[in-house]
Amino acid sequence: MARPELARQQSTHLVLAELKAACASCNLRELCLPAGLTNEELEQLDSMVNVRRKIKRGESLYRAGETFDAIYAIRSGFFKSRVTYEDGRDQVTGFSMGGEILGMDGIGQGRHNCDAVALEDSEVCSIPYGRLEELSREINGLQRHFHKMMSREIVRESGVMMLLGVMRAEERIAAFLLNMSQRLGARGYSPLEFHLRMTREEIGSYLGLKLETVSRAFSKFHADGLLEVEQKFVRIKNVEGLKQIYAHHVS
Amino acid sequence: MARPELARQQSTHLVLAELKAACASCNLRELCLPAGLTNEELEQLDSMVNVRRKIKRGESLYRAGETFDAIYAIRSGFFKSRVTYEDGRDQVTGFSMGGEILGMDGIGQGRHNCDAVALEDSEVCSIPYGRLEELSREINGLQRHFHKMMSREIVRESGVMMLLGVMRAEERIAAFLLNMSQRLGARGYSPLEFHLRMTREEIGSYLGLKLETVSRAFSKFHADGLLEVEQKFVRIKNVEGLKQIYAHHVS
DNA sequence: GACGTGTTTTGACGTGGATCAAACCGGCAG
DNA sequence: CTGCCGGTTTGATCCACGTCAAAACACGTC
Repeated sequence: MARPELARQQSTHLVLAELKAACASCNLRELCLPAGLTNEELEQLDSMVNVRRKIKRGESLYRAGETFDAIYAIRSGFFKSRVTYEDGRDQVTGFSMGGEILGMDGIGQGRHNCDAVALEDSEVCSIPYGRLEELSREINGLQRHFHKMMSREIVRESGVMMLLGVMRAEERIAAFLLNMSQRLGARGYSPLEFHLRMTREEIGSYLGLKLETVSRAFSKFHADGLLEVEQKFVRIKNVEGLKQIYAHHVS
Repeated sequence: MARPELARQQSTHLVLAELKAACASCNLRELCLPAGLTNEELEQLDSMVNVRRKIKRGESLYRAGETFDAIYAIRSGFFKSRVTYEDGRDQVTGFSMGGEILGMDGIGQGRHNCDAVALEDSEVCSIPYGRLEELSREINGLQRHFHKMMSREIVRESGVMMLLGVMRAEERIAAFLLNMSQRLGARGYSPLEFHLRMTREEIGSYLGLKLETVSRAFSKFHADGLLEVEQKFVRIKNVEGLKQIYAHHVS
C-alpha cells in the first residue's frame, strides 16, 4: 500500500511497514487522537505519526524548558507529569496512560512546561506539531478532536483544582482511586483490581498530601472493608463505599 | 441590540459596519485572539465575531451544563469561573479580565463545565465555535494562536495546582497579588495600585483558603510594610518583598 | 542466604489554617 | 440622621494533616 510520505522519506520498507500498521490497527484508536476519523483520514493521520519512541521506566519523554515540537500519544505504559518550582519544590500534575496525549502544555510558549517521566517502560507515538496543524486544516474531524482533547485537559485540571482546593484527605484519595479505576476500565483492564505504578509519595504529591497521609488513608479504607491493598496492588471491594466518601464530605 | 441570528443570516450593512471596527480597533487586540494577525486576516476574524454581549455584575455569561456553542473574548470587565460540585461545595477556578478568553472548557463535551459570573459590568465578544473552526482552517495564524490560548490555559491551571498543592497560605496570597499586578500592568493599568473585584471569600475559594485566612494574610502583609489594603483597594509597597514570600517557602 | 536500598507502615507529637464568635465598617434605604 | 446588611477584621480555640522517628517490608545484587 503506497503511502503519501513514501516520496518524502527515503526510508526503508522496514520502517514503513512498521508505520503502516500504526493508528488504524492500534487498539487505543477509539480513545486516542484518531477517534472518530474515517479509514481514509486514519491513513492520512498515520502518515504523520512518524516515530514511535520507547521510554524506559524512570526516563523522561521531555523535560520542562525543552523546545516543544511534537505532542505524544501514549501507546503503552504509564507516565507522570511533574512541574518543578524555582525553589526546588515540585508537584505531580497528572498521571497518563495509553491513548492519552502528552505535551499539549508546550504549545503556548514553544517550550515544555513540565517533565513527563515514564513510571514503567513505555512507548509513545510522536506527532510533530507542525504537521498536526497542517493536517487538522484538512481533516475537520481531526481538528475538532484535537480541540476536544485540549479542552478535556483543561476540564481535568479544574477537577484537580477542586480536589486540592476543597476536599479533605480521604476524599481526595477515594476520588483518585475511582478515577484510576474508571480509566483502566475504559482500556479493558479490570476496574476493580489493578497495580499502581506510582509510589505513595507521587500519589501524595499529586493530591497535595504527604506520603504518610496517603498510606494512612489506604489503611483506613482497608480497615473499613472498602479495599485491599498490598504494596502497589489494589483491589476495590466496595465501589459505592468509595463513592460515598468523596460525595458527602462529612463522613 | 444585535442578535446572533441577525448578524449571521441577514448581515445588514449596519451590523457589518459595527463589526468591522471590532477587533482591528480594539485596544486589547495584542492580548486577545487576534494577536499576530495581518490586517486582512483581522477583517476576516471580525466577520466572525458577530455579537457583543453585555453582562451585568452578578449575572452569568454561561452556566455549567449549558450547551456550548461559542467562546467569548472579554472586551471589558471582570469574571470569575466557578465549578460547583455535586454536594454543593464550589470553587472559583479562575478570574478573567479584558483580552482573555472564556469558555474553552466547553469544547470537550459540548457543554460548559463551569459558570462564568461577571464581577463587574462587563462586555464580551461572542465567537461561534463552528465558525472559529472554519476560519482557523483558513488562517494559520488564527489556528496557531487559538491553540496557544488553550495551551496557556492548561499551563495556568497547572500553576494553580502548584499553588494549591504545595504552597502555604501567605505564599498563595502573595502569588495571587503578584499575578493580578502583572496582568493589570500588561493591560496598561497600574501594577502597584488596583481595585480587587472579588470578595475575600472568592479569593479564598480560588486559593483553597478560608476568607479569614485571606484577611489575616492581608493584615500581616500590611503590618510588614509590603502593601496597603483598604477594603478592595490594594497598593503594593514592596514588590520584592512579596516575591520573596512566594519564592522561599520558609518565611 | 546476607546485605543494602528504597518504599511503606505505624506511632507520637506539633502546627497551620479552619472554625466559631464577636465586633467593626461602609454603603444604602428610609 | 438611623438602622440594616453584606463584607471584613480580629481573637480564641480546635483538629486534620504535617513532621519526626522507628520499624517492617520488598526487591535486587553479590
